[in-house]
Amino acid sequence: MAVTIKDIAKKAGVSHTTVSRALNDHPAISKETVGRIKLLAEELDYVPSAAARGLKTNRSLVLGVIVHRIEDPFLTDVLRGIEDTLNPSEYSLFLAATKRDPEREKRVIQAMAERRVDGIIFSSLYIGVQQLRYLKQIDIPIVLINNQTMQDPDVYLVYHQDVEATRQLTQHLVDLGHRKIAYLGSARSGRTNVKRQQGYEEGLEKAGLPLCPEYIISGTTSRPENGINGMNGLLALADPPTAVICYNDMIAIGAIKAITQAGLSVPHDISVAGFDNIDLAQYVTPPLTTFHQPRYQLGQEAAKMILHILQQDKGAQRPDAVVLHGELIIRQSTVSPH
Amino acid sequence: MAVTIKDIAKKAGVSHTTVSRALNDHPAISKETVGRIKLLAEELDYVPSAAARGLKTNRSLVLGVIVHRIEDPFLTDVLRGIEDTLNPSEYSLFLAATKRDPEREKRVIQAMAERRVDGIIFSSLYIGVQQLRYLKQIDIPIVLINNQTMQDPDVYLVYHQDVEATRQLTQHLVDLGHRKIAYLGSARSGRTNVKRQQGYEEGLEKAGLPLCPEYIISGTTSRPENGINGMNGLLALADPPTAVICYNDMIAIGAIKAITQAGLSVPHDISVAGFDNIDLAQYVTPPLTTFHQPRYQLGQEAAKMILHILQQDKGAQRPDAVVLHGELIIRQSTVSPH
DNA sequence: CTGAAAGCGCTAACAC
DNA sequence: GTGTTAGCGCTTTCAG
Repeated sequence: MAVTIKDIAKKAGVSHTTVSRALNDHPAISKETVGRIKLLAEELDYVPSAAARGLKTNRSLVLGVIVHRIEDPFLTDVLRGIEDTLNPSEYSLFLAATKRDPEREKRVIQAMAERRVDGIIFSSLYIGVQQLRYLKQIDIPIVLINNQTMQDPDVYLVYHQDVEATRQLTQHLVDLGHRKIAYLGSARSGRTNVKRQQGYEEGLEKAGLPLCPEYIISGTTSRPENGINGMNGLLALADPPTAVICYNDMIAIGAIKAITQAGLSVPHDISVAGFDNIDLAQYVTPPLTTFHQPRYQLGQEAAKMILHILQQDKGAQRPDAVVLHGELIIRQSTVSPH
Repeated sequence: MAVTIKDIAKKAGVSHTTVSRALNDHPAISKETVGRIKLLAEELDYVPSAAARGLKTNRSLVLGVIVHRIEDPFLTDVLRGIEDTLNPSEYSLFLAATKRDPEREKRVIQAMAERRVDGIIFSSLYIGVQQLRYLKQIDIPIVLINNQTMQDPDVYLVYHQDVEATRQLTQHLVDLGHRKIAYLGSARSGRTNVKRQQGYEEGLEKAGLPLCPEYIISGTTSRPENGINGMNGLLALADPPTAVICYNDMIAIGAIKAITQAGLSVPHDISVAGFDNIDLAQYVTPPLTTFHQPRYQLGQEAAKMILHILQQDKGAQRPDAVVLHGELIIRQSTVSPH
């Protein structure tokens, strides 16, 4: 068994209450006693029990992070932002993935509830309505990352302004002289895909270009295979586009592959733009023009938000949404059409 | 306040003990009572307190996962393997990153200790000796992933057979007809780098090729920049190699970039091989020959191992190491020299 | 400045 | 089958 404050108390010849207070720097304990106790605790390798403390204080000092897929490259940086923000604080981080599996989602939320996490960060496009209701009734702050589905007063939002982003991407291609611009979407990405497509459409409209339904292809997933398939569809058109905006970089990479396999070249024959600016976007050939979503900051802001809420009094006024703006990254995959 | 077993007991007209037993399917409680209690618990939205249970049972049902950098692409899959294995079990997962920062490492381990995690999976090349000693004294199972540094009876190991892997890679290049094969390493990657280089050297030896010190370059990091720098060094040699084996795929991608920038082509002028088979290895141009490290399985095995240990009696005999073997993936970045 | 006592929510002897 | 009692390790009134 681990050493407890009682053990320390015995050795120090004081009550365990005093030990508790000393270790927590209670102002009413003499400097001398505090020093003595702390030294003793150190010597005995005392490690406080979070369980016991939590039971008493009703705070676990744990934050739950629920994601859809751990392998999502987007998530890596979000997670890093969260972890970096939490690490210096006294909070630890529970991680769990739902995989769009309701069974699993339920289990995960149940576990978080049992562990009495002090807050939850949700970075998953999909969240079951009943699960959210269940979560809400626990009465802990919930922050949703890049999920504007919920217009709920009890839920805090941190998200990136996607509409504006694809508008800028479209503008960029228009500025280069492109007139035939396609959009390669991802049907399973829900709201996010809708927003990006919306930005694309707004961009075309703003440039006075017609919206051509043939140029909008929505594959199912957001993986490279989808880019390959979608791009092949576009290449088969009587009048193929000269530029393509993809839902994300993975799809863009697939698109480039398809174009190359068709004996054409990027960007010479067709310009390709991605979205997300994943690590490798700069290393593919040609380096990818894309939109940098501030992933790290998204995680950071979400974590900061929760920490603020937890440190504030319940009633305090808080912004219930943080909107982040990314940055257009122009690389070699987009040039003027010839 | 959340509802407790006492609340349920009151409503049901039984003692709280009976409630506890009923919820845990204690054999001595009548079917009827169990059903009634469970129904009532459901209605009242009862959620057991892991803290209270843990305090009593001395098991937190939490596993700690400590990594070096969350953004390591290798880790993503390891983590997924761990999560997938843990998810169906009753265990939750604490995640923390150390970043090679002793201060942070200490804090992280401290947090894990306070939370009384039931076991720890360490996936970090580096681990401070004192921290490990500290960990060991807590007397919980510790599994190290891809870290053979510790020859310690109290520590369990799960790792990939890297030496054999680079030996195979070298063999592959030799089979293609290469005689001038270089190795682009990463000094900061410690033991792992040593193993991979060792396999390379053994491969050369086995093929009867001389070991040329000029062909072994160790950059500092394992990032693409390092590949660019290292490759530029090799290109500047009077007699540059015709093939390069890189410490990992990221470096290989950098190397390809450097070769391309020098006006040469991969694989026509120089063959390049990576290591790890990261997701994007197949999408870069040209698709990368590499060695697939079973990342997911590494995580899976580590988690399984810990779960087994925890379910076993303390004394039971357990294998203290699991060695996994990967697979050579031949793609277009390696061809015969011309 | 310090101690005694109570209790957080749960499980586990030990009774009956 | 079910209840009584104690206690896990800690914090927190309330006394002194």
